[in-house]
Amino acid sequence: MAPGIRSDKSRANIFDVAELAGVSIKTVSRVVNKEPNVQRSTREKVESAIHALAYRPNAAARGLSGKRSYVIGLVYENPREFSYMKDVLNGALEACETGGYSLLLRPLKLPNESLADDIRQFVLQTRLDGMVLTAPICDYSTVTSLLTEMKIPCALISPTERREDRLSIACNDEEASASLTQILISQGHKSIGFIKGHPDHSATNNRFQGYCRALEENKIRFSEKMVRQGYFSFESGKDCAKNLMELGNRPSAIIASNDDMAAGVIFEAHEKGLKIPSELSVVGFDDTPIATQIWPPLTTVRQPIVEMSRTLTNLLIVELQSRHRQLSPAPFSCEMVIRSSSGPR
Amino acid sequence: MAPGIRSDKSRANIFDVAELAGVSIKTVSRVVNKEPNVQRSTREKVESAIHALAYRPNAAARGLSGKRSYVIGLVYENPREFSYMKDVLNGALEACETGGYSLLLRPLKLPNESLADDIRQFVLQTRLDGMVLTAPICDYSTVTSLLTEMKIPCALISPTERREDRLSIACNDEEASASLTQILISQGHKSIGFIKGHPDHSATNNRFQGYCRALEENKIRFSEKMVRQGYFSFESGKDCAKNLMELGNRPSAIIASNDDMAAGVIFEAHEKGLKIPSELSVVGFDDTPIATQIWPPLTTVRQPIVEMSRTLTNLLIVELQSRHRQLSPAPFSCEMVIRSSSGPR
DNA sequence: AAATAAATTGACAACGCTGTCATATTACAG
DNA sequence: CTGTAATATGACAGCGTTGTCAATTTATTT
Repeated sequence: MAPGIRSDKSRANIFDVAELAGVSIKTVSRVVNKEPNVQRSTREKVESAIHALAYRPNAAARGLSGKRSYVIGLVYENPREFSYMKDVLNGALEACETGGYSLLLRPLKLPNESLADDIRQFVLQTRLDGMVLTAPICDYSTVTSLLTEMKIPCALISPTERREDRLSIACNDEEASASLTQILISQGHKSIGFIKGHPDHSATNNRFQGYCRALEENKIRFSEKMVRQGYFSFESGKDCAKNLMELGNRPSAIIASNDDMAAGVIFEAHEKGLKIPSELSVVGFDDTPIATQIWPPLTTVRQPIVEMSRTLTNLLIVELQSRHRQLSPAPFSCEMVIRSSSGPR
Repeated sequence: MAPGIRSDKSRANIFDVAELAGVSIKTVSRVVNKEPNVQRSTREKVESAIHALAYRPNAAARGLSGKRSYVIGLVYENPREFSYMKDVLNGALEACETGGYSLLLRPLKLPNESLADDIRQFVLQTRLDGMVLTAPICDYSTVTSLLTEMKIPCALISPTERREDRLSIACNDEEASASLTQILISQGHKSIGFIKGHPDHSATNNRFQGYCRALEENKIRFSEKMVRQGYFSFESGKDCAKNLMELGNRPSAIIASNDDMAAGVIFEAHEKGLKIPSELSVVGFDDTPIATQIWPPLTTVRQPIVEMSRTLTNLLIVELQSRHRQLSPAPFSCEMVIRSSSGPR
């Protein structure tokens, strides 16, 4: 009657497998954990017993017995627009699935003065084996040094600086930004506005640097007036656009540091009755769903986020299992996605 | 050197607490689990010891020893547009956080012929205590009956039919849809197109029924020609809109069963050069971020999804802990959000 | 062929908690 | 007061794994 009472023997355990295979439970454990020093014939016997009984190790028992919990944490600042996080999440989930780990989520609100405590709680509560941190939290040294101190290996997605002693992943933001700027310049734009992202994110500076470099390479004078500080939100993009439009010499193109802000720029252009792209070119970053759902569809830059997240989480799992530090992969390449929000001047 | 080796005594266990409080570990266990039959004075001693040592029970040990794992699963069809799921996720996470449970995610691809097996694996693998199912998976009887058979209490978000013997939550979709339709009718629209959602979702039929009812109440003849089958995706909205526009007697307003499709309609209207709302009114459902990020901003209906999800998950947790069936709450009310994509004919 | 090293396997004790059952204490009725 | 029921607490045995260490078998060297 009462819910939640599991029927007794719904599932095979290690004893059943050992019995069927005619070996000790320890040997089964060795096979399950891919430990060395098991004879091929034994391994095969055990594997077929595992298969026959559809045996899956009990996570609680493993966690209790060994030092590992087979749980990884994913910490992020809970965003209004989830499309970036969705990709991060999917990549991490895929890697966990493959590697036999569970993923626990921890959305946070920032700013947050009890951040380190929250994270300590999170780690202790579930005995996390490792942690994936997204920007900008991966740059908070209170957090990273806490994790180092607690000996929790962590993996950082797009940190500001790459360090040998921590797993991290990034993409060539600066180069992508320079390419994007170059495209606009090649189309005849000379007066190009730039809307920065949230100052705590590494991508913000990288993308800005790429813009500056492209201007320089094309001998276009950089003007502070063409730059606005946004915060990655639609609203901030709209506000910055409004502000840029009011310039006497208004830009013929605007680069927003992400798609949400670019959508804000386009929204503002619609309000002002400006035609896109003939009167104003707009480009963004990230190729989130919104890029194809607004009109006109957005020229932007696609980062392989799912793949980056999967790769990074995978490396973290390898590091956890091998207990040997892994090397961080080289920056991933971005891809230009040219759509109709940008065009010749 | 090697990562992942936790320093030995980083954390107090139940013995430490028992020792400090001068009681047996069993008594500590009773206090932690809020069991009855502990003297007030004893309880207080134990509680202060718990506090002093910052003791948190070890989830693995609990799971191994007791029948509960303190883990809830959340199963969903992995959507392209995550904003709805983000709210579901946040609500469920909040409830889990409060109730001391962990939430494990299981995104699925549909259609999927190994669905039941996947879910069985998911349950067995982690010894789930309970499960939250979102539409349309919550309507698949292969899944729900499997869970019943496995004695895993489940909680359904927006199922087609409400059943006494399962926790579920819904909102008054039909009524909201009727109100929305009424608003358009009151503004003079007589020829109103309707784009249905994915046929497997309960919301699809409810919203359609509301539309029909409002027409009827206003003595407007229902025409099959004004109805198109969409699938909740931006693309499908665009396609249906294109199709509706080609009618000789094209509608002056279009109701899309969600915001993504409404965005598709607006996109298509832009392509065709139709002015919104003067030449075409467009309304959606859900009030997702896209509603305010396209131009013009979308008239839509807001469901309190975070709250619904939190409430439902909370009830599931109460049910798991008390082992007594809980009553499902009454349908939640939706809220009309009037923006500028709709207006008088 | 003996000696030594390496590979393979198993016995058994944790891991930290909860369930069961026994015991001690207190409350209450007769 | 005594007997009985209710309340409060503890002792102890698992739960299903992995870690440790010892035992056995096999390969390699001398």
